Amino acid sequence: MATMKDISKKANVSLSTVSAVINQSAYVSPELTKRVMQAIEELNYRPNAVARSLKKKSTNTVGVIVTDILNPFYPPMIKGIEDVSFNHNFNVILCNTSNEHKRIRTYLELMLEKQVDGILLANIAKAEDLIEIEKTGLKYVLINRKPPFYDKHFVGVNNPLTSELAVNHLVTQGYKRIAYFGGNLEINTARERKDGFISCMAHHGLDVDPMLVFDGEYSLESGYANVKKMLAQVKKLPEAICAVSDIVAFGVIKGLRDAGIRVPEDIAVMGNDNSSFSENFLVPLSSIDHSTYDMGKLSMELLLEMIKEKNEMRARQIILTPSLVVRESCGK
Amino acid sequence: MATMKDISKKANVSLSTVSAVINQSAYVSPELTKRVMQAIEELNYRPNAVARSLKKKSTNTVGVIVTDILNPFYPPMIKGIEDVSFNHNFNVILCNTSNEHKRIRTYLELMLEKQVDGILLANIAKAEDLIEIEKTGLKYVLINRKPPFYDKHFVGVNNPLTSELAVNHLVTQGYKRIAYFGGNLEINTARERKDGFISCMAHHGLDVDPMLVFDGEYSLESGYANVKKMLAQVKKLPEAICAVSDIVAFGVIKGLRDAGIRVPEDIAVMGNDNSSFSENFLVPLSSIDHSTYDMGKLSMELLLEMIKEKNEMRARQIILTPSLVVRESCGK
DNA sequence: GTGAAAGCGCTAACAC
DNA sequence: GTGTTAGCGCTTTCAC
Repeated sequence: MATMKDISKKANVSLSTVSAVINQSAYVSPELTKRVMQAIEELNYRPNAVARSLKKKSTNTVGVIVTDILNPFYPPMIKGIEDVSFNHNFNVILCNTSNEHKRIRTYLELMLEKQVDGILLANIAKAEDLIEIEKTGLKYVLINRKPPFYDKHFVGVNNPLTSELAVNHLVTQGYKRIAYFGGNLEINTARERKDGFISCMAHHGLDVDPMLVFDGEYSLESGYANVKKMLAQVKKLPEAICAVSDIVAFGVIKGLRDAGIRVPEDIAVMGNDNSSFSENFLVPLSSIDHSTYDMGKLSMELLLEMIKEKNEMRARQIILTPSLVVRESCGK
Repeated sequence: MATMKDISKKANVSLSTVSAVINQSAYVSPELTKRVMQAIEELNYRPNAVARSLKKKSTNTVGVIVTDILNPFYPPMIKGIEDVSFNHNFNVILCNTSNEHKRIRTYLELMLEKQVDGILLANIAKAEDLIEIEKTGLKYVLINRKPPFYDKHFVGVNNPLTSELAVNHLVTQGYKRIAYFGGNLEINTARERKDGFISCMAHHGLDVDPMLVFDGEYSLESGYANVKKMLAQVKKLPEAICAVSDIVAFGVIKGLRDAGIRVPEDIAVMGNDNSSFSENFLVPLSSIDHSTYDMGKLSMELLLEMIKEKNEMRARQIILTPSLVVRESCGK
């Protein structure tokens, strides 16, 4: 691989002249510029980003930490991140913890050693994780979930509003007796969506039967298991089920089907987060879109801004507005 | 950030001693080792991978180029790649071309500048792309698709066999009049699968009606459009449709449904590649699994081997054996 | 405007 | 065994 030194020799100019034409950081006479360009061409020179990074103390690289790339929630987000990275000549180091929580620490170490300019972290909700992140001293922005009392850089969706949109749709469709299948209340999104559900029901003057609200996990299995539970406990089925996320709705629908209950004819099911699977799910799922691509895009743009700004930036929280996507799972 | 120099001062030893204990590259007395370790601890020292890379001319980083991370084909592959990277202290730079073919050139440049130790490229089938890749001089392995006459490092699936498994299943189910909905014949996988289909049909002594074989693209739209075409042209419908890929099968099923034709009651539909969407598709799709995770895993392992080996390695082509996954779309 | 030289943080000879 | 030193390829003062 040719180096700048080779170029300077070949073009018969000094190193700094070569640097100046490559980085356009100073005026160089057309004559010399031409000679340098030619040498670069002839020797097929490429700048060595590693050497440059060492000198400049910046790598034009960011780390992206996600919990499970198999989760359809992530690809659009990653695409958003990658698209803006590409446009700014940044690269993305992908860190997939595969749901092995300990991996996160190792990744943070690696990112530190690799001198990334910043990191993006999706779905970090534990206070202890935040502490680790803060310890690195790296610039970072959290995406989607956040730990309690977190008030720094963040991009997420208006969670209470997602539930509101869901309930409104259900109510518009004429359903009154509505069940709620929630997530793990240690996670802010699950809390906020549940609260949103309850207060929106109240707003419509609708009762929420405590026998019809379930907490759980963000998983198909959780939705499935809670359906079984409901079927066993409740004599009078609800008219509709509002799920905390699409994947939970998937479990709900599968559980219902296995029990011979039709969706939407017997019970309507509403998702939340509009995953890419939903359009063509067993029964096409009505859901709430979270603009996950934009979440990725905006978080990367924010991080880029923070990187450019050498001083600490005033914390910014970007909350996206969700929107309703009507398909078939709620009837009509 | 503390540097080795800081450590050497604090511990009152020389730089090389510090280096020796960090890299365990030479014997250091317990006494000094302890002092160094302590200094590292106290100063919260982390090695600077950029500086190390500059010196060692290796970055422990690989680039992964894919065409569209939204395509459900990729996440398992990427996960496989990432898992073995993680276990070998390598990082993955994710390059998503978003189907903008020109991006690939830019990414190759970037990978070169960033001095990655190697690259993994999925679904490269054009000879011109291969030329660009070769020009970089980087170590690389191709995944899944390959250009004509390519005989270097490669990991893929036994494509003719995927069709064979599909046809065998269909025949076992009692279907005789079988249509084929293929892909773009410029791509080796589409060619090989089509050939596999035809020869397996022959092997069963079954006619393939030329009116019932369609070429197309690897897309839902293509499957959908070809169904319309078939419906318009053919008086007697086939008993089963064998699709070149799951996504094409999706289009086929949607087209059939829109025409009021039931799957599998009226026509059976067979997929190929077992994407993560298939299990819960409108009608759960029988398909052929390609072990995409293993494709990622093995390609990264191969690349790692190539990186370790300084000499050119004898080219290796790893061809995975597909397997049948029976769900509901082919009846019974 | 151009060039010489110092140094980013690390590794690896090579002395001692 | 331990320390000194010369770079890796680049950027960036600072003279001229």
